[in-house]
Amino acid sequence: MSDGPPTDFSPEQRLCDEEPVCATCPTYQQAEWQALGPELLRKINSSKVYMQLGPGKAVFHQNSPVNGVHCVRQGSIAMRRSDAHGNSRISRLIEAGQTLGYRALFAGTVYEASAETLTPCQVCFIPKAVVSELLTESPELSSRFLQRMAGDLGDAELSGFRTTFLRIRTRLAHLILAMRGRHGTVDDEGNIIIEPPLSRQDMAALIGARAESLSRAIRALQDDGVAKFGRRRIEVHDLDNLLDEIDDHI
Amino acid sequence: MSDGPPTDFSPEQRLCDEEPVCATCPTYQQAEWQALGPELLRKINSSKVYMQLGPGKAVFHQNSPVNGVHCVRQGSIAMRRSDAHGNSRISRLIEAGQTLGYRALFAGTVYEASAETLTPCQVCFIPKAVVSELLTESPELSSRFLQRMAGDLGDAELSGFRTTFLRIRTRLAHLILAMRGRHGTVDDEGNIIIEPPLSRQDMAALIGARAESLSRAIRALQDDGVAKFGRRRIEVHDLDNLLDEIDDHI
DNA sequence: CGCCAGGTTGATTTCGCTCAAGCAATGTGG
DNA sequence: CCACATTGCTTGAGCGAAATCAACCTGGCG
Repeated sequence: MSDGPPTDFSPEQRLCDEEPVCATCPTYQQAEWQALGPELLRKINSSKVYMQLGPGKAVFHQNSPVNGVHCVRQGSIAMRRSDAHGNSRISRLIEAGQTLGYRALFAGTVYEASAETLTPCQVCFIPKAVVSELLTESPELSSRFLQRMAGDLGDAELSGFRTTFLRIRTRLAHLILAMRGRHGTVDDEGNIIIEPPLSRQDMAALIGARAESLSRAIRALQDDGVAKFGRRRIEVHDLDNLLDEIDDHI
Repeated sequence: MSDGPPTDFSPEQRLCDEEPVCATCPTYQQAEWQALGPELLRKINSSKVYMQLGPGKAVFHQNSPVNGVHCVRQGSIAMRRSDAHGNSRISRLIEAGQTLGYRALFAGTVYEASAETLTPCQVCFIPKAVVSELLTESPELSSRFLQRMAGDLGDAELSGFRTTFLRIRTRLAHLILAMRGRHGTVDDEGNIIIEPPLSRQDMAALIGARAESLSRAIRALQDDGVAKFGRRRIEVHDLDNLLDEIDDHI
């Protein structure tokens, strides 16, 4: 599962070489697990397995059995579903503070997608038995996961709707807007700067398009002055132009 | 919400003119609610609102606020998401024994899709407050809903994957196979007979296609001897032919 | 330096949408 | 019971968006 020791961490990311403690996790505020009081949190803390992964590594593989969930302390992760023909689609991005793998755990199936790190990541594994135990002991935790999955389900259905009715150019505009939240900043001149953790290939897989088609959509948006695209950088000078792309397209 | 008194029930469907009792509900075995013991079930029973709806009626509307969930005692229901351009997509079918509306309830949003009856339906409404109360009292019920939503989320993502990579003809083959479960029988000669509760329009909306495109796909399958299509009837003589359509297309 | 993966661009084809017409089934009022 | 409207389904012609196939860049990296 972990493909050897992690190698490519920058100095600042190397801060946490030792086993971290859940209670001091920088993402504790956002995670589902904040529902737990200090004593239940200690159960996680003592049973978790901490790992650091370089970019492009698998956290788990599609079709393999589920032994627990993973909690992201740092980095970005993509959930990718593939078929026998080499088609692959990224169903969602997972960011620091989020938990992954719970869908398969709750459904009692194998993983239906693989999770792969896009950036260097710090991840904790929490064994299935501990999760089950905590769920029975804390109705609040169940409630959080119900809420979380309800959100995911909404996202998934919305995404399906969009791939059916919107063209690639518009879906790309939606993606840029969505990435603004986690990966966007504003520079001195008021431009929106987004630094996606994704390659072109992966961006394409995320909106359900071929890389060539995405390339053309990017060019089209650029020619129309909606955004400027660098290797892993998107600049939006006027948000209104981007919103016009989306128009009334939900 | 309920558009007047129900009118078009056949004699057998009319069996339950009076308020039914949860404990004797024919679908009690399948529902999430079977997690509840008799005493908690009584809470639902005393607070529920029973309704009969003719076909084509709305159980709830997209964008309207959520006051509880609905439990289907009889009939088939479609969850439809629409946008301002008149595009609409059916995200899933709900059958007797299933609960609907919980996604919006758990997410704390308005309904993101409307629910409309495809056949005459018997539905019970369960108020939000009762659901919340039961969830905190019964970890088992939470667990069932976690399981249920995990399944739905898997379905939604699979469906998204298929609309991206499979052509309409193949998606239709998948739909036929899926409808076999609830709506299929086998006749004396061993043919599979499926009686979908859907119009052509709705079948199209379910696989994410225009009615015209579906019509052509149907003709293609028929010309190739995969299935015979009547108004609301599908005959499959040799299941292998249908499976060949799907081939290794997940 | 040459190699290689990732990205772009161009030419072509395919699939499904749009628009428009025709047709079949059902319902309605005279 | 029939003329007629209505609605849903099918078919055809044309078009547009995106996939496919192929060539060519580009930037790291050994």
